[in-house]
Amino acid sequence: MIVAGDSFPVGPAGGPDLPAPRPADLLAWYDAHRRQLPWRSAPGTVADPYHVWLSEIMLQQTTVVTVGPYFQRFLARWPTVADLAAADLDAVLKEWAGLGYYARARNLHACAQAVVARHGGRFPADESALLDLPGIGAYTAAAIAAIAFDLPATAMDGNVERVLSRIYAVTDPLPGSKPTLKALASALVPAKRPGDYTQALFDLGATLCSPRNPCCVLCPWRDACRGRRDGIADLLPRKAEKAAKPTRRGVAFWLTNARGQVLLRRRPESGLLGGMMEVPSSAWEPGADLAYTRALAWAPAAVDWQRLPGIVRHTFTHFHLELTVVRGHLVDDGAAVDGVWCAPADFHDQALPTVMRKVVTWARSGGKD
DNA sequence: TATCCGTGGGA
DNA sequence: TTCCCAAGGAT
Repeated sequence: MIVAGDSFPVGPAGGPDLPAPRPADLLAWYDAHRRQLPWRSAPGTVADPYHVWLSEIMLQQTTVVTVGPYFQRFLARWPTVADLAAADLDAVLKEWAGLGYYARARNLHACAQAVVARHGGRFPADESALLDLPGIGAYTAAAIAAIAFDLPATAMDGNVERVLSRIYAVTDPLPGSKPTLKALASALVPAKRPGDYTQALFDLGATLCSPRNPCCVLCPWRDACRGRRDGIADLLPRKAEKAAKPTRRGVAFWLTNARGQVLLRRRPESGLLGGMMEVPSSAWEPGADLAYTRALAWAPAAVDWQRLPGIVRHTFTHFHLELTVVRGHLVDDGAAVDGVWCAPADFHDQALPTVMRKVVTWARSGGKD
């Protein structure tokens, strides 16, 4: 048993000694307040590993509310992992469009194929075997092992890190405190109902032990919480400072042909928005605006480009993007261009990420809000 | 270890 | 407006 104040960097023992948090108390709270989510099975039953895996991939850095409709659509279209493995990658990317972190979609498809090829279409009930699959890291392997197979794995996600850092008043900032939190979390995983216990931690972090304004008075672990005792629960976990986001700028080329179609292009398989479709654009460079003559060198065709007023803004994880949109028309649509012609009415069926949907909206409006 | 990789909602 | 954050993984 690991004890707060022993060998871990924890807050000051500024009060009465507290009892250890008891998994049974958390499980009792879970049984009374369990959230019904689309990927969860009925109480007392173990969920379908395919459903668990699909939901866990979608839920990486993504909210429950956002994932819900995507999860339902994927399951309706591909009811089994074998169905998903047999799908075209582009169909998967189209269904994933708008959800972000598009490498997840490529790895999802690769993982489905690996499950079929290596494991006969059944997810392995083994944490290390799960870890070997594409798109499954330490967290997801443990989460699947616990939730789908009821194994005593330690799934460390943002919720668990927050709950544990408060319970034990871990004041060292993330990510440096991750090993400490992992050790504390592992020591708590119960032999009985580890899957429900894991989901209970998620629910606790999502509802009561939330990032802001935690509701400590309703918490099943309130009497064991060092962070609450020390009055610092809402300040934890501490996090290392993040770098400021730079701004990058570029030009997007809205090219139409005589049939009213628009030129789209597939982005490279790796990197930002990998494998997704785009309105052809220049490089996105930091600093000052790309000189217009330089931007024209990126144009997909030599036509008379007209700059639209205003600008399309979008923020990614690590930079702001400002895109100038220019429009051009290709009279000779027999000319060779790099990309595919697509009617605007068919855009909904394209693997267009959100930033490109913004460009589409802006170009079609002529640069008006 | 640090960086790259999306998006939408809330404070 | 700006910042933060959400069931992280790959390199």
